Amino acid sequence: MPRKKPLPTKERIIDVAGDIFGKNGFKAATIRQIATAAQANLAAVNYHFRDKEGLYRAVLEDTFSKGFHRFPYRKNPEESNAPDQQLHSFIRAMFHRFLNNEGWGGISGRGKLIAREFFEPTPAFEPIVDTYIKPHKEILVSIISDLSRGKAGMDKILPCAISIIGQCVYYTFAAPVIQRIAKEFLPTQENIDLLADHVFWFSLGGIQQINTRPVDKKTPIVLNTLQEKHP
Amino acid sequence: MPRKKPLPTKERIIDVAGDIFGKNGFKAATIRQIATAAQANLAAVNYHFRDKEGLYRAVLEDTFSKGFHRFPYRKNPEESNAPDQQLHSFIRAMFHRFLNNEGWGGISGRGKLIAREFFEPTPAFEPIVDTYIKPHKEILVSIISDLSRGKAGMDKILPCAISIIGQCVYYTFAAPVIQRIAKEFLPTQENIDLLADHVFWFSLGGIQQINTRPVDKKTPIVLNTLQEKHP
Amino acid sequence: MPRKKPLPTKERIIDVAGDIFGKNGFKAATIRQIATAAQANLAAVNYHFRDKEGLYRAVLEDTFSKGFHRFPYRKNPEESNAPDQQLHSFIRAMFHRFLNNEGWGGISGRGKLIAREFFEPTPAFEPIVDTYIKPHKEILVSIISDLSRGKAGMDKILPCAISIIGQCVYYTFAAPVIQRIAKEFLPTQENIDLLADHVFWFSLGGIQQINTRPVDKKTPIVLNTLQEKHP
Amino acid sequence: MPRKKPLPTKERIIDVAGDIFGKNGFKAATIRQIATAAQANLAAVNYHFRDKEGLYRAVLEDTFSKGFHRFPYRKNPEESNAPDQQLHSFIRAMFHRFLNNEGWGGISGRGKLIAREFFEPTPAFEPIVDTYIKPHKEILVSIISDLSRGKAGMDKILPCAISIIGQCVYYTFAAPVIQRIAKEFLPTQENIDLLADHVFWFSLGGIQQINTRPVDKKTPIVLNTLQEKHP
DNA sequence: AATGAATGAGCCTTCATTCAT
DNA sequence: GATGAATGAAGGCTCATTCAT
Repeated sequence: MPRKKPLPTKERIIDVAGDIFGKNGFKAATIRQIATAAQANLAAVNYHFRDKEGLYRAVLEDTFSKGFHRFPYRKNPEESNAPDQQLHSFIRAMFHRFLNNEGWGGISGRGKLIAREFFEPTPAFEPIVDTYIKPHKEILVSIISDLSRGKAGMDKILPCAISIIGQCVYYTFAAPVIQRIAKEFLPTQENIDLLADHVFWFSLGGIQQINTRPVDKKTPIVLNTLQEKHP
Repeated sequence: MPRKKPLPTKERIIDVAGDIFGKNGFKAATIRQIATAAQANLAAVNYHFRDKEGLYRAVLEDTFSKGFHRFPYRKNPEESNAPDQQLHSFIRAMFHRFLNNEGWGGISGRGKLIAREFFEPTPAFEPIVDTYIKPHKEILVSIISDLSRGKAGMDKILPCAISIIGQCVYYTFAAPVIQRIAKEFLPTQENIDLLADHVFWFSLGGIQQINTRPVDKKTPIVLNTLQEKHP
Repeated sequence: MPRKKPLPTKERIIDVAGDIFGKNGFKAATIRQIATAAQANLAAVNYHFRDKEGLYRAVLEDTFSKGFHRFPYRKNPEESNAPDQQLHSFIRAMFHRFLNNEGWGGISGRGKLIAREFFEPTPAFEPIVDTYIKPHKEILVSIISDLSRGKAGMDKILPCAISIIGQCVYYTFAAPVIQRIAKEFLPTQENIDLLADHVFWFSLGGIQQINTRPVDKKTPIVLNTLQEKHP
Repeated sequence: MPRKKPLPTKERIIDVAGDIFGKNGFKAATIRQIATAAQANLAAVNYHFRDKEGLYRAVLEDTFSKGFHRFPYRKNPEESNAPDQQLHSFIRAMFHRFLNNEGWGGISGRGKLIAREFFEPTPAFEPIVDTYIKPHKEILVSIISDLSRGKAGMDKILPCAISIIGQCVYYTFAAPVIQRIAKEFLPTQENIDLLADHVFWFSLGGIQQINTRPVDKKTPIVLNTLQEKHP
């Protein structure tokens, strides 16, 4: 049964804009490029989204919305709630959200869009933080807390959370560097689960270490290599 | 005592270009902006560097050169060579390279320059990889190998290296996100060493976990939350 | 008693278009602006008036039609036909037509529409000239002729007519300048009759002077300030 | 002796921009049109004047500056200071400033530029008012005062000044209307002095009338033609 | 070594208009 | 009678680059 009508112009534009904004960044991407790729008129962008920025906002929202909708993390009530299992699920879902490219570009498309927002957010990112990022973080925090049997304070939990997310993000978004120095660990559809496993175990060890390290024991290491050299 | 003479035009341009390319990216940064900030003529950039891209190359080389020169990692012959100490040194040096901003902008200047190259490298990055990144990676690899008493293969060492670098990079470059969700762990001059400590301990635990994990034990966890939803 | 129904779309558009064309001129006014202000669909203008220009034509006709209908000049049969009285009436009616803003914007609405047509007429103005301007001029000519007891030729009458109309027009349309250099004589609802009086007396004196000046007496004044300076 | 080099780009642009802004108004004029006519590159406008608006400002200043410089009004010390002579000079200079088109367009060029500013001033006009218009007005005020032997107050002088300027302005700028209803009085190089003479005599009569009219005598005329008709 | 003037390419946006419904 | 979607044309502006001096 054939598809009756192609996607309407508006959605077609969002679709290709995701890739193009992702690959080139907001500034370098041109709406000409986008309109052409979407087989739409140049002015259609302004008609539907008012602005290049309006389009960008729509793309960003669409990206997160679809990403979290298709790869949600939710405690599975039918299975064991063991926190390590939850952590594993969480990490794996994150990898899949970043890398899976069914229809929308993965690492070389909308993924980079997200990366960019992470380290130089545009105004369009603000609502995304509230709607998607913060709740997501809370889940991770509660998992780590569980893993620590409730004994760890935020001073330990939050850095762990950052370490975990950092690995996921780096694995997926620093692909160009990884390719150059350790190309066998480039995230691909095939090894994505292996990588997620690695991050899971590595982080599990990390969390345990952080929780067992004696609080008062100051690092005794002398770091005289850090004596800054003066020019 | 002679009057310290101002930097010559060429260096002045490199200097401000570092910040501006960093803050805005290659495309969005404009030669006018740079020339104005450097109090140089608009045509001076093309005169000295032939190209906008030529300037960018110069800036990138300058950034890495100065970064590694001022915060080198070198085994300290006067102290214990214990590999955990070395790892600590390595991580700390990395943090300082990224964040220290004496003269060149730290997180909000040349730092972002590096981040960008990590996940969308320009042609100018290629020589940097060979000159700086690869040797740097080798050091880390050898430290991790030592930590594993030589028993770990590259299949374990490399992912660990990536996990470690990922944390460092994320901590420093995802600052905008961290500020929004865990602002007390924003890297600053004051807590930079604490953060480095955290990453050190977390990674130490991670490496140990990876090394002790039974190779054949497949993750038994059922991840049915990953059943992708179809639209 | 039935609810007064709102003006139909077509008239609503003409209404607001008068103001908008007046304030901004034909080119600068946009159909979007007009349609929005009239709470009509963007395409409605083209639907009802075919063209932006078609709408403009309709607006212009409407403006003059309403203006002359509401403030006609007609010899009043019940009163003295003294030509000075007629001149006074004529001038006063003109002021009122230009300035009165019951419903259609006065000086800052359709008034400026007329001003613009005076010094850069559009094709739409041509029929207006025949229908409204020329008959209006004839009335003034006949009044001036009467004031001269029929002794003045067109060579004297027409310039006087222009002088009179010029004053009225200038008073009303050069308001922005008047406000800056003599703001107490800005035409307002309150002093409009005083201004009309002034123009009346000034013009009366002017006409008399023109009629008494010896025809052959050439101005004897030496105007050496007019020796043009060369750059 | 041949002219060595053609006008530099910047001046060429100002030159043609005067005509084009005049003919079409700020909005409708395009910098493409201007650049083409000036045989300059499109970007030259932005280079030299930053903005379309910057160019407009330059044109306006240039217009007034040249106008007043070439046709100054200055009491001629060598001749009689009779105020009526002064008035004549003043009026004639004004006509020439508006109409003379040696090199810069007269009635159909920069003249309309001025007219437009009179009844819908742009921000660029503000400094012009202070620098040129106000001093110019003061001269006229003092002439009228002299004509009244110092007995007239501002309440009489200012309206007279407006009446005089109004005639001059209207004569020159309402040319399109004049052509349609009294084409023999279209201002041209040939009859410009005759028209100035007319305005002079008409205004002289007007001023005298205003000064002799009994202050308390209210106009007795019944203006029942002004009973507004209701729609 | 350095600069002011000028240029050509390209980008975002706006606008009047049309078309299918 | 009226509308939402879409379009082609054109406009202002920015930018990297070049060239004569």
